[in-house]
Amino acid sequence: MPPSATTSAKPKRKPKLKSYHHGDLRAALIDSAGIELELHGLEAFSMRGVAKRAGVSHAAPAHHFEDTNGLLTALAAQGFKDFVAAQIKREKKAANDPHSQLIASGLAYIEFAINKPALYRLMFSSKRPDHSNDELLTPSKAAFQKLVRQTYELTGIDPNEDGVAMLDVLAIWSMVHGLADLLNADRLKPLLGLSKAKREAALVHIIERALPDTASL
Amino acid sequence: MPPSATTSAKPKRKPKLKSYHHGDLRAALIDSAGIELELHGLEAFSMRGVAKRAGVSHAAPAHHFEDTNGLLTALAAQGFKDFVAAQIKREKKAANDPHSQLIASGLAYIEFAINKPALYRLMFSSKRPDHSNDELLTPSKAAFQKLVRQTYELTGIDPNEDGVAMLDVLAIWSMVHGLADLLNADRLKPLLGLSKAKREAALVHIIERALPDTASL
DNA sequence: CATATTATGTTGACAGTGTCAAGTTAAGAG
DNA sequence: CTCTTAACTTGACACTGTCAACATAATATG
Repeated sequence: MPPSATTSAKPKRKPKLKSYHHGDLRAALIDSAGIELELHGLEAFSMRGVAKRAGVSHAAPAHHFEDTNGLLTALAAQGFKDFVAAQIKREKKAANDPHSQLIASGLAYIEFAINKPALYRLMFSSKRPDHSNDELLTPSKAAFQKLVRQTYELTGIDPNEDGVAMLDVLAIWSMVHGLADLLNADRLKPLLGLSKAKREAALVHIIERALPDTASL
Repeated sequence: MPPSATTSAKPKRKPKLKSYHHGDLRAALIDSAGIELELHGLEAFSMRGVAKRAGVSHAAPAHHFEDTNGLLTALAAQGFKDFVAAQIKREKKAANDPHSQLIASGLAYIEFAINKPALYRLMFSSKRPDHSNDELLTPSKAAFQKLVRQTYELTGIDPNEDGVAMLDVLAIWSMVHGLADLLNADRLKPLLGLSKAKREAALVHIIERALPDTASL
């Protein structure tokens, strides 16, 4: 099953055969919004376009989302769940030591920024989603706490308890995020020219600079 | 003189006293656009709002900019000039060794992202400006080459000639940009709580992780 | 200086947007 | 089976960017 399957557990939406009520329009709108977003970009995103794609009238979404930004909030929330899922998927392919797991997590972060550029921008660089909304805040905090946990496993110090250890977290996050963001914005020409394998090899070297010194362990 | 003085050298624009022709509307529009941008944010930016602020009709700007994104392109270009100016200003207050100069440059980068949040986002995270336009490309490339030069001075190897040395540049840029971007997005709560002095002390430690090993020098 | 040209401004129109109000349909409660 | 209400449609409004048509004044030209 693809990660973005917003489909609810109850199979209520087979009857696509023209009925006044949709069945699960909310999920269908989020799906359509994801397609519209990657297709036309964040700047050209429109609620009416999403409604048209979902095959409903322009005002139908109002019954499921407060406004356009409300839909984008839900979409970003789903994005963070997919984001963490992609990280976990990539970690499984890596060696099982904390260092390798952290690197895998970082590479997945960067891969996400490249593969889903518009969604990434919505999640990390847009003010349109309501980042204080619980529906979004929960999965985004979960993504951050995942990094905290992985750093903890690497250093043996809990960053949530130790301010200096938290600086390790911020350093790793900033480095990975910086790489992801600049690649997303097409600004790292020297790296984008390389093959994926060579690019990731270079990325690993750079990310490792941000990792705390574990020689003493 | 404040950095953002878009005023042309020739003092053509004193006659604000209601004349059909403005004198230097192009510069006035860029100034107004900068104010509108920081006031209402990038998402709510509107050409008509800028025109109203400049005291002209809604269609007047069309004679000076191809479209709204054209105005944003010019604004971003001016932003990059101010950006480099802010870096230079901060470097002058720092010690004159390559390491200190690079740190000062990085802290100015981060300060800019915090002090001019909307302009920063326009320059680094928006697709509305035409980043391939020469008017914008020239100052943005200049900002990058400044970093290249400063890294060169630190390591003694020209990154434009040596691929490995270029990785140093990318690492430093990514780390500083990551910090700036996350602070801009209000995502580094542990750092934003601190006083400016304490915050910058922590930032220096983090940035230094990205710097190449110069112990061998 | 007088006139023609052109740059720079205005107004009005159009399609597209988000959002609201009012009406329609059908699902589910009683 | 009827009634309430959630889900959807249509139509309207204010706002946006952009275009076309027109007005004005700065400047080039005879």
